[in-house]
Amino acid sequence: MARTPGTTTITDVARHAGVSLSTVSRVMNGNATVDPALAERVRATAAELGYTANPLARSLVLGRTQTIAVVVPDLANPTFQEILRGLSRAAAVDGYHVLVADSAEQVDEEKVLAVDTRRRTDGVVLCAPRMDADALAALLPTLSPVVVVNRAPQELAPVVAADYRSALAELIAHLHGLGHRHLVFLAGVAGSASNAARREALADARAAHADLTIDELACGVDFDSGAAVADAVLAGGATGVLAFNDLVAMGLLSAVGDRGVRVPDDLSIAGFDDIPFARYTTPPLTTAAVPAAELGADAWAALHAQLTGATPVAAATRTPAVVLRASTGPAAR
Amino acid sequence: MARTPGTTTITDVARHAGVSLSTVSRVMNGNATVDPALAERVRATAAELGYTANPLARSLVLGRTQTIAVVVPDLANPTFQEILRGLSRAAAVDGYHVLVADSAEQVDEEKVLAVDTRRRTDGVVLCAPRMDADALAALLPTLSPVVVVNRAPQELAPVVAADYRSALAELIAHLHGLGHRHLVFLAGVAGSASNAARREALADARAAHADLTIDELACGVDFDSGAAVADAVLAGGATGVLAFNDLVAMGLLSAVGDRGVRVPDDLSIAGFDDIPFARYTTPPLTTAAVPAAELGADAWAALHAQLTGATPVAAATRTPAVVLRASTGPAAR
DNA sequence: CTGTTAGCGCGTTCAA
DNA sequence: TTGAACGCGCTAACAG
Repeated sequence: MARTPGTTTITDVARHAGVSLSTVSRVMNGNATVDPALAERVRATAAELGYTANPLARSLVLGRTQTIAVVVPDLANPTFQEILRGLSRAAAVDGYHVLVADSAEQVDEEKVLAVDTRRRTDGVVLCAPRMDADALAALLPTLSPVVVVNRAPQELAPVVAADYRSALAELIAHLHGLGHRHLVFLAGVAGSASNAARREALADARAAHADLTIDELACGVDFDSGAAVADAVLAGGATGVLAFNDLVAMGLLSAVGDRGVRVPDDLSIAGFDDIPFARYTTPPLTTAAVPAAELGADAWAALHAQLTGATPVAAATRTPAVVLRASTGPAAR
Repeated sequence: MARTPGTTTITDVARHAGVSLSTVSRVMNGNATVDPALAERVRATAAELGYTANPLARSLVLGRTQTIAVVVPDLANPTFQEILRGLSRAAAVDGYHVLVADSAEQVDEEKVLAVDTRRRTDGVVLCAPRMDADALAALLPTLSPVVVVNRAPQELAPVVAADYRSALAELIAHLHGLGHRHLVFLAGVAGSASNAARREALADARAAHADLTIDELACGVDFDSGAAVADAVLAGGATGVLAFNDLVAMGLLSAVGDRGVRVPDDLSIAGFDDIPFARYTTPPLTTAAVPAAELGADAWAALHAQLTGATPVAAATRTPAVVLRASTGPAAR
C-alpha cells in the first residue's frame, strides 16, 4: 500500500541517472568506491529530484532510528522541562531526534510508555522518580540502552543525578549557621527517590548537631501544597523551613505572607531546584540550584556512549549549588 | 544486518504456533476471518513469547508512524512548553507519539527541522512565529498534513491561534478606564506574527481614543529585556506599560522596583500570557491568559482531523481572558 | 568500480 | 479459512 505519494524514492533517482540502486545508495552514503563522474551525476539528479532517503526504510534495514525517547512524569514540572530541553539540544548536536512521553504522573503508565517508545527508538532516558525500585530494576534490561535520571545508582544502567543529599546538607548548614535550631522539612512524595535522598541529609544533620531539631511535615510538590501546610508550619514553631522544592516554598511564602508573617524576619524559607522564577519571588528564594538542563545533557552523553559503543558512562552526579537569597536570615527568637 | 537481537518477530510466533505469517498478522490485527481456535492458539503463543509487532516495519508497510512532530523555536519558553504539554497529552489519548524539535531560535533551522522531522512522522505542528510569511507559505505544502500555531490565517494549513489583538485591546481598555492616557508598548521581535497582531490593537486603540497616546519601545521577549528598558520607560513619562509578555513585565517590574518606583501607584504594568508565575510576582501581574495547553490540544485536533480524513478544521482561535491583578491601577498624575 | 540479489519485519493481495 | 508470494524503500553482501 503506497502512502505519501509524490515522494521520490531511490528507484526514481537510479532510473533518472541510469544507474543501479546500489550506486545511488553508495553515493548518498558517501561510500568512496564510486567513480567520481558517476557520483557527480547521481548527486545532480538526486538534487534535481529533491531526493532524500526515507528514514523509515533506513531505520528498518539499519536497525537504528537516530531517535531516542524520554519518559517524564509531568511535562508541567519546570525541572523536567529543563531536562528535556538540555537533552533535546544535546541530542540534536549529534543528529538525534527526541520522542517525548509524558506519563501524566501515572506511575504504572511509565512502564508501558517506556517499553512502547523504546521499540520505536534507539534508547530511552527514563525519569521515573516514583517508580518502585524493584519494578525499575526489572524494567531496565528490557529498555537497554537506557539512562536513568535522579535515582539511586543502578546495576543495569547509568544514572544521571543531582546530589540532593549534599545540597540539602548545605542548606541545613546555612540555616544552622544563621542560628536556626528548629527546622521543619516539607516532604514531597514519600516514594520518590529524591525525597529519600533529602531524608538522608536530615538524618545526617540530626546526627551531626545534637542541638538541632528537624520536624517533618507531609506535603506535596506544588504551589498549592506549600500554601496548604502554612498553618501547620506556623503551629510547629520552627524558625526555618526546608521546602521540598521551589514551588512548595513559593506557595508557603505566599500563604504565610497572607498571615502577616515576615520572611525572613519571622521565618526563614529555603526552596530547592532554583527554577527560573525563584529569584523573582518576594523576597527572592534561597535555594539549591539543580542544573536540570545539564542533567539532560549528561543523560544524552551517557546514552550516546552506549549507542556508539564508547566507554560507557557509569554515572554522572552534579551537586546543586546553594544560592543564598533573601528568604533566609538569622533565626527569629 | 540484524540489530536489536532477542526481539521476537512474527516469524517466531508463526513457527511456534505452527501457522503462517499471514495468520499471525491477521490475528494480531483483529482480522475476523480466522478460525477462533487457531486465533486463540496464536494469541497464546504471542503472549508467551511476549510478541509485539515491530513498529518500524509496520510504519514502512502501512505508510504511517503513529507519530507527529512539533517544531518550537525555544523549549525554554513557558508558552511553548505548555503547547507541547497540551499537544502531547491530546495526541497520546489517540495513541500518537510526539517528536519534539527545538530550533533554538535559529529561524533558518526551523525549515530544515520541519522537513526532516516530517519525514519520520505523519504530520507536523509548526510553531514558527518569526519565520518569514513567504517562506512559511512555501514550506507548508511540503509538510502536509500540518498545523500552524499562532500565525495569521493560511491558505494551505489550518491555523490554531490565540487572539492577541482582542486581548491586548481589552488590556488597553482596562488601562484607559483607569484613567491612563499615555501608555508605552514594549515590542517583542519585530518580525513575529503575534507582535504584528499586538500592533494592530495599538492602532485600533489610537484610532478609537483621540486622547490616548501609545509609545512603542523596542524590547526583547525575556526577563532581562524587560529590565533593560526600565530607564527608557521611566524617561518616556507613560503611566502605564503594555509589556510584550509576562517575562518582560516581570523584568521591568523588578527593575523599576529597584529604582524606587511603586507599582501600580507610580506605574501600571500589564503582562501577556499569564505564565504560571504571573500570579506570584509582587504585585501580582495583570495579564492576558493565553491558554497555551489548549492551543496545543487544538493543534492536535486539527492535525488529527487531517490524519483521519475527517472534516478538516480550518482554524481555531481562542481569545485570552484578561486577568486583573494588582500590577495595574488608577493612572498616576 | 558496478549491478544483481537478498533480506530488514510486516501487511496484504491472490490462489487454493 | 489459510498460506505463498509480493512489496514498502533501503543497505549490504555477493558476484562480475
